[in-house]
This record gives sequence, C-alpha cells and structure tokens, in this order.
Amino acid sequence: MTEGLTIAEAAERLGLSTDALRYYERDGLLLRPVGRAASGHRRYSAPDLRWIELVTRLRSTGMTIRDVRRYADLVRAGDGTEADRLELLREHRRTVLARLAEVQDHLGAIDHKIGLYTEALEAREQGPGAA
Amino acid sequence: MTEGLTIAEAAERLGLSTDALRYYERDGLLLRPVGRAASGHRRYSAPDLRWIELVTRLRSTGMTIRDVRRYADLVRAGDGTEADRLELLREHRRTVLARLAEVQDHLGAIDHKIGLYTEALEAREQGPGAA
DNA sequence: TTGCTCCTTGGAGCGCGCTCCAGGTCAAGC
DNA sequence: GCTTGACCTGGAGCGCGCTCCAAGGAGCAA
Repeated sequence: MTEGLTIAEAAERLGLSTDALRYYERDGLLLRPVGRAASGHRRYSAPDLRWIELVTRLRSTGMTIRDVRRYADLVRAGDGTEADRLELLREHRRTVLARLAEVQDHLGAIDHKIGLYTEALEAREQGPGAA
Repeated sequence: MTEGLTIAEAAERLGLSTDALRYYERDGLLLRPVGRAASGHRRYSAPDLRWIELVTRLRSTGMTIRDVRRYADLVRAGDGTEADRLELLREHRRTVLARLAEVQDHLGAIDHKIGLYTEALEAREQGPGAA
C-alpha cells in the first residue's frame, strides 16, 4: 500500500509543470526528497502536497526561489527556528503589501486613462452633432 | 534655448536607470527617439517624461515590454487606433485585477500562518505554566 | 517481441528585462 | 593642452525561473 500521486498527478493538482516539481526538489525547496515507488518513480504524499502548496503561495506572491529555500531550510532545521521563520514571513508580508499598494496606485492611473478613451470613443459614436 | 533633462536627470526623476531608458528607446517603447543636444546627448522633454511615466505604470503593473511596445505602436499610428488602444488597456486591467485577487488570496493564507506562528511563540514566551 | 507510455537523470537552452562593458566623442575647467 | 566627467554606440553578459532534450529504464498490451 505505497500511496501517493505520480509526478504528473501532483503537477496537475498543484497547477505546476512536472519540470518545475523536479526543479524545486533539486533546488532544495522541499523539506526532503519525495518518496519513490519500487520503480524509482516519485510518489507525492499528502504532506508533500501541502508543503508544495505553501511554496506556490509564497512563489505566486512574489517570493524568490532563493527566499523560499531559506524558509525551507529553517523549517528543515526544526525547533528553535520559529522566530526566524516568522520574521521571514512578516518581512515577505510587508513586501507584498507595498507591492499591492503600488500596483493599485498605478492601476488607478490606468483606469483614468481608460475612462478618457471610453468617453472620447462614446462621443464619437454618437456623432459630433449630438448635444 | 534647447530645453530638456539629461538622461541622468530623467532617470533620477523617473526612478529608472539610464541603461533602461536607452533600452526602452532602442526597443520601440517610446513614441519617437528623444531629442538631442548639439553634442548628440539626449534631452528629455516634458512630453517624453509623461509618456515614459505611463510606460513605467504599465510595466510596474506587470505589462510585458512586448505589450508596451504594441501600445506605443498604436499611439504612434495615430487616429483610428483608439479602440484598439482601449481594448489593450482594458485587457491589461482585467489581467492586473485577476493577479491582484490571486495575490490577496495567497497573502490571506500566509497571514493565517503568521498568526499561528505568532500565537505559538507568544505562548512559549509566557511559559508553559501559564493558564 | 515490439511498441507504447510514463518515468528517470544531467545538463543545455531560453525568454525576459535589463545591466555592463569597451571604445569613443564632446565640453568644461585647470 | 590635458584631464575629467557625462554621454554616446553596439553588443555581450547575466540572474531568474523554469523548460526542454537526449538517453535510458520499467511496466503493460497486443
């Protein structure tokens, strides 16, 4: 009863490519190498999937591969690293919030431009003669 | 009275590097080549700066160089491309909003994790004997 | 046995967006 | 006249994050 998903199944479920999964493992982003079936093929367990899901959350909020690895290193080191992990996450949070604010600000300006184009085009559609 | 900022001044004001400014120009992101002083040095006019400011807004909301160039191409083409420009901006807006929502969702999960670590560390600080 | 699919590894390659560099010009100051 | 510094050009290089490839193995069906 050696359970677990194949790399293709794990990739599908996580929304990653199989190449990315192997790359993450090689690059030290996982807590430990994923288990193998007798054939040598990878088998992803539920804890593997949960961890990789966190990795994708960190990645998709803009954390670099390097920093995800730093975080994984801390978790791997075990007890006593909790304060460091927390600080890393908090620092990331600050970065993400700043980035969000910046994007929202710029998007506001772009929205304004969209409004101007929209008005101009609507005026044209109604014809120059419309009051 | 040939006015305009030097490339270093423009870079400073726009928060870009001089290399990036030259790269944008070479790559067709500007509406036209920036003017030159008699010495051959670039001089950035107010309209140049306004346009590049828009470029940085598009860039920093995640628009690719390629798409900024497409937008610049449309503006350069002049009258009759307004609908296309609008559609490009609206499409970008949709992309940015989707991305913002995704990041906020992931950030929520990370916040939750921060909360867990914080609680655990606070409990530890107060000592295991605290009721 | 052949063929097919899915997996393995190590390593090369790639698209993006700059960034850096070499070699040269020009203007100003000493 | 000479040095300094800002700028010029074309092109190479780089860090990131994958992505792709070649060569090979295991399992299963016809």
